[in-house]
Amino acid sequence: MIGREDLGHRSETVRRANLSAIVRQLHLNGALSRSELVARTGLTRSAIRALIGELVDGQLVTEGPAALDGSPGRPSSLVCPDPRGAVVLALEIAVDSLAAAIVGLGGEVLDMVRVDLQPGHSSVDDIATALAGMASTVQGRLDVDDALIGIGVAVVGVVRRSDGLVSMAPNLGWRDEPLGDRLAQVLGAAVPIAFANEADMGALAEVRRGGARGADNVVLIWGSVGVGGGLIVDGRPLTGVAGYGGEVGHIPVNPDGLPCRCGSVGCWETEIGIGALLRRAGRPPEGGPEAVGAVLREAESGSPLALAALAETGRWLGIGLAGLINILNPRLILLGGRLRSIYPFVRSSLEAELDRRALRASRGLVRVVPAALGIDSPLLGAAELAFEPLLTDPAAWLRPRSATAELATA
Amino acid sequence: MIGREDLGHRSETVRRANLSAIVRQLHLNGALSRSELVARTGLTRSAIRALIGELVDGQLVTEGPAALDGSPGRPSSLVCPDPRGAVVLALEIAVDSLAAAIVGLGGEVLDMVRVDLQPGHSSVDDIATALAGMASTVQGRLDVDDALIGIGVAVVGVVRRSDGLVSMAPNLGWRDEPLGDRLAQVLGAAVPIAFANEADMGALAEVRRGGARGADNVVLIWGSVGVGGGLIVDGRPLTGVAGYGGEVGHIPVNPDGLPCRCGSVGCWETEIGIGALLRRAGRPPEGGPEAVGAVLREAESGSPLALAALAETGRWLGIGLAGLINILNPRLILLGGRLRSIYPFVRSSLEAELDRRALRASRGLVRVVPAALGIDSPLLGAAELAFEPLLTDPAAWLRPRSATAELATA
DNA sequence: ATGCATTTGAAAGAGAGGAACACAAACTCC
DNA sequence: GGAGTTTGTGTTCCTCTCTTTCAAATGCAT
Repeated sequence: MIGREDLGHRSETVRRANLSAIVRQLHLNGALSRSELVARTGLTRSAIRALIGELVDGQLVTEGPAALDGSPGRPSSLVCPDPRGAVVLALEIAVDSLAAAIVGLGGEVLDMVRVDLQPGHSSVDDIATALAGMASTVQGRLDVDDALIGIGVAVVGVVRRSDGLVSMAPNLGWRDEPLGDRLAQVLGAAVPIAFANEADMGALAEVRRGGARGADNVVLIWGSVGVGGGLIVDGRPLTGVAGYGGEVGHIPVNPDGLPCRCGSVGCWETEIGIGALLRRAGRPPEGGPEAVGAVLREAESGSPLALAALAETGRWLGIGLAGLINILNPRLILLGGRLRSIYPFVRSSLEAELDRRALRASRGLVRVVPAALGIDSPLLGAAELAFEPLLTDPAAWLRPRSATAELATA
Repeated sequence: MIGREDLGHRSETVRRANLSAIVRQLHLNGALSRSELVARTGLTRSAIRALIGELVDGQLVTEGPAALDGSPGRPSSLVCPDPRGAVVLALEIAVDSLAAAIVGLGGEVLDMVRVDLQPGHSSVDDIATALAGMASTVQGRLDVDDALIGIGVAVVGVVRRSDGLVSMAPNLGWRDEPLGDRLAQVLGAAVPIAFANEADMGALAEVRRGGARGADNVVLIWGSVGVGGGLIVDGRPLTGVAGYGGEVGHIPVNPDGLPCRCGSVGCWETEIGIGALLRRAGRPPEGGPEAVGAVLREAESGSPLALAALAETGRWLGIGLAGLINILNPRLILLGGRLRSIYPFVRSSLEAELDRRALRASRGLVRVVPAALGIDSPLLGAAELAFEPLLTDPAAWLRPRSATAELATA
């Protein structure tokens, strides 16, 4: 608490911040001209020039010929993030699948595999081993090992960010499982591994590359069997003290409701999860995605039972969202995962409940929309998580292309 | 969204950041020795020396003789924030009172007045006029006008940060009232006026000067007639897009519950507000603080009805807090306002409900305690809010003490 | 082809903190 | 009470990084 050394700034802090701003802009927006970078950073051309030169030498960006856009004046040369200059390995443990991807700087997915996960509970060791196999598959196909700068893992469960301890993952049957340790063992990686919750990473992906680009206060509700949430507050993911934040599936909305897998009663998840929808539609709650698809088809063809079940789910969605709106005053609420597909059917009852329950002031500022990215968004978010240290301090990852640079500056 | 000019850093950014770090440390911790500042900032003695010199010349700090603490070595001279070097005017519109204070740099309350507000609804104009009168009273007693750097206003209602529009304040009977405009008119101030919700400011005060010092993730629940919340996320107040965030009094916890003043049904406030407690204790809900005191005395003397009413309130407190814990994964939850006094009586039922409903991982990291500061904490928070620009960029408020400084450096 | 707008490139200048030194002040030990 | 030790002060010089300035380059419009 006392005596932290991160307060003082010095000249190199400036350099680091400026490199960071440039790399971040390129990573998030793709190729930009030098003059565009000048405009966005407020730095002078000279400064940009020197910094770009350093990044080019460090193999993080490439500088191409000008993009002629028809405007007068000497064309400004185009600066591109180099997708192979720095890559991350993204892993995902979802409800019913595992995924691995190599993502390059700028966000390009260079390679990806996804395999189904058999329903039922798998051990941590099995899953770690499977992921390691998938990781070597994608890594082997690309030969980008020397550019690997980090690993990001999205987990469908309550996971500690510092070390990847999975406190609870009902879908996997895990409780206090040291996923982080196991994964570090089997991956044998020389780069840091970052862990986060699936919905948190979905939200990060939506903010960085999806439907919430540029929005600073965003809530993503990720619905599958369970319900997770990813919260973006003032542009940063809300993690809480240990990374357990955003577990909106377990806010109490119906104190006299049904028991939840978490041990509580009447959690939001028990009212808006897949199981609740199927139950209301007169089906066994264990039905899974196919059964949900069937309910949606019934609703399309006008089945009153299916429509009522969806409306009731929408109502409960609205009840919980009203609470989140009042707490967080967000600009945007995204419905992801399975909630994306039911959105058209729940929209009206959901909005009605918001009108009734959310404070007018906050209600008027928020929009509820389906998520823009698909099923891979947590994986993309995990990649973003792994990129974060590079974006914060690119200087640490500059790889000298040759000795000429040093000679020139000497 | 595009082309913001705040990304690039330059040498003056460094200076500003370092001045900011020093002033912030002094404001939050009180007097510190130079060597302590060196340790906390990581800057060199030379840099600290120059920066302190600038601050002394600018009349924000004073440098006093060393504090001899018995340690070996030459004693380091003591740097003190100058309470009259920069002051703010803090105003508060509470449920049943108005307050005004002059607070100096370092947090010293130089003067303060509080007057009762008659129950019932007052017009914005009346309240603005009353506040202006109180403001000139405290300002007149001190003669610190030239040191005034800002005004902070805490309002018991949903208020927009940008301009002080009060969207809703049931306690005052306000709806869409332009408090900001009125106050700016009657105060005729040449300094910026910042607005925020009462509970938000209570939380800020607790984090800066109260029981949550140094904690990064804090929830304050401020209970009176209504219930407000102040959320601190990663050390920063959660405001949301317009400052409406933190309205935890209106999260739906009992969808079939009682109608709330906000227009919804079953808000948390309807279960943990003063009214609910009195109702459960068999009294008229409008009783006010005196009636609550009576219930507490009954409980102390063992009245089963009073004890049951308090336990039930505690249960609902726990239900709502469980949701907040799962969403925010906080380190600390503070019960402020009237909730402070009932804490001993609700503690056990509250904790039991948390054990049952909060996710184990987050539950294990959080403590629920009564707030450390008393009724004035929103006022102190408003002062902190007004100080924020100074703490972020002290250079803009340096007032040259004399011409010697310029001559010396020329 | 000529003029204009805009960017590039390089050198000189300015702002800010770091490193190293001599000196000063207080504590501890004898 | 004096020497030695420890720690902090004030000063000078150095380094780093961005800005300023000016000439040259490039493409569009007329």
